[in-house]
Amino acid sequence: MRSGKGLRRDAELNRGRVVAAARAVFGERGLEAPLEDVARRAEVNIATLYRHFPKRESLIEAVLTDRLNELADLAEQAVRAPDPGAAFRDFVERVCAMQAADRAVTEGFTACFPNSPGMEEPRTRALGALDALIRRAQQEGQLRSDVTGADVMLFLMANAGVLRSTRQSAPGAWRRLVALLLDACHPEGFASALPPVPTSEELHDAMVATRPGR
Amino acid sequence: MRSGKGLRRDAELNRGRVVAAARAVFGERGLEAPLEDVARRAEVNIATLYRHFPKRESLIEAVLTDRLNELADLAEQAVRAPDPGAAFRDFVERVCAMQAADRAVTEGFTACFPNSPGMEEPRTRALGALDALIRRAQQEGQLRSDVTGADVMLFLMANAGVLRSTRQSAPGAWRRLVALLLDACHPEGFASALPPVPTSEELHDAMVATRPGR
DNA sequence: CCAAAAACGAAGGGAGCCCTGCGGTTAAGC
DNA sequence: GCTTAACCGCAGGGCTCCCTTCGTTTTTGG
Repeated sequence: MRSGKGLRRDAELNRGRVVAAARAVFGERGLEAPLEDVARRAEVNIATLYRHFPKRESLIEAVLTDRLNELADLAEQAVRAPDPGAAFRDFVERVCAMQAADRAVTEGFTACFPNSPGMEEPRTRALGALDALIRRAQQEGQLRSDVTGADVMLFLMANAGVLRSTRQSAPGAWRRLVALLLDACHPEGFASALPPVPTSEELHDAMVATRPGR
Repeated sequence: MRSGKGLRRDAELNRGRVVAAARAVFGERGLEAPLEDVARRAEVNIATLYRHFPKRESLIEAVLTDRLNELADLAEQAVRAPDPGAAFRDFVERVCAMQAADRAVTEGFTACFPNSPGMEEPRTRALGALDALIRRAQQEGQLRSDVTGADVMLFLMANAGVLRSTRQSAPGAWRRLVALLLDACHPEGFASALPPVPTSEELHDAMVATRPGR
């Protein structure tokens, strides 16, 4: 059952078909889409799907790890970029664009799957890089000083809410929200005293609570 | 079956119990909570519930019309307030607080129930007052000039997204989002060129799409 | 070539929620 | 008081999706 080796050629092939189908179905209809549809799309029997992924979560995990690694790579590139302020804004925009393009990402980036090392690793990598990026941008006076990584998580949750409503009918609406949020992060902008940011424990619990099936 | 008259005394009473129970249950667990729980909470048989509200939507409607009228009243008060800029910010904050206090409101304010005159009336009343409020605040230079009523709808959708994730674990997180959004609306703030706001048709479709049960 | 592994098709049990129907009981209202 | 509306309890059919099982057939890899 390992994803690496020890799998027969056709088994490995079918596993790939299932993951690809899940990527498509979850992307279009969300992480709660019926697994029968995934199996049908993969042209594979439902029993085969369950043989490879006994739990829905394991399939979600297989779909999302790639995306989360993309995200982490994006964050690490941003840290190394010459203009940290622009890199921060560009990063936020890109991640939100990933959410807009894929329902699985929308629901997955703000959700948390405990006991899943394959997802925790890129997640902490991304959060670490994000913190560094924010620190750099703030040191150079290009980012409002009271913004933290947790705020970016709030942005993703907010964007998820807008996308939930507007994805079909107003596919560009999220851009407007993100532009406003980034304006609020501008160091030269009007800045009121902000209410406290959630603690990392609170944020972790929030992400757990956002997991599909509540 | 009219809510006004022609109902026997005990029938009227039971109807009230059901609505009160639905307000509580939907408020705690969302608009998709099992109707059996509503009936149990009302200490009423499930059949009685269905006799009064043959469709789930009709019960939701009964619960939400009050809240929507509150919202519309709030908006109309804000229009008459002396300081339109402060009134605008206060209005947004209050509406978002209503969302934070009640899951039914969270889901209902960004959803749309077609063919429901009891809800369309306060909704259009609120939107009309909101537009007037925004115009006044902008005329007095207290609100960024490119903000529209549709942006406030986006705020509500965004807030709904944050609340979905953080309601239990970080109950104050929404305040931070709203503060940032309001900073972005400040006329003295940094203001980039914004992507286009969704049209009112798009927004209507978005709200229809947000209706429970997709 | 052949044993083992995997996939197949189909069926079925279970859970949760929807909504309806029926016979019997309570209580309102004239 | 008597008619009748409304309520009650409860059973049950339907839907969707979950996940499992079983006997059979295909494919692989040595």
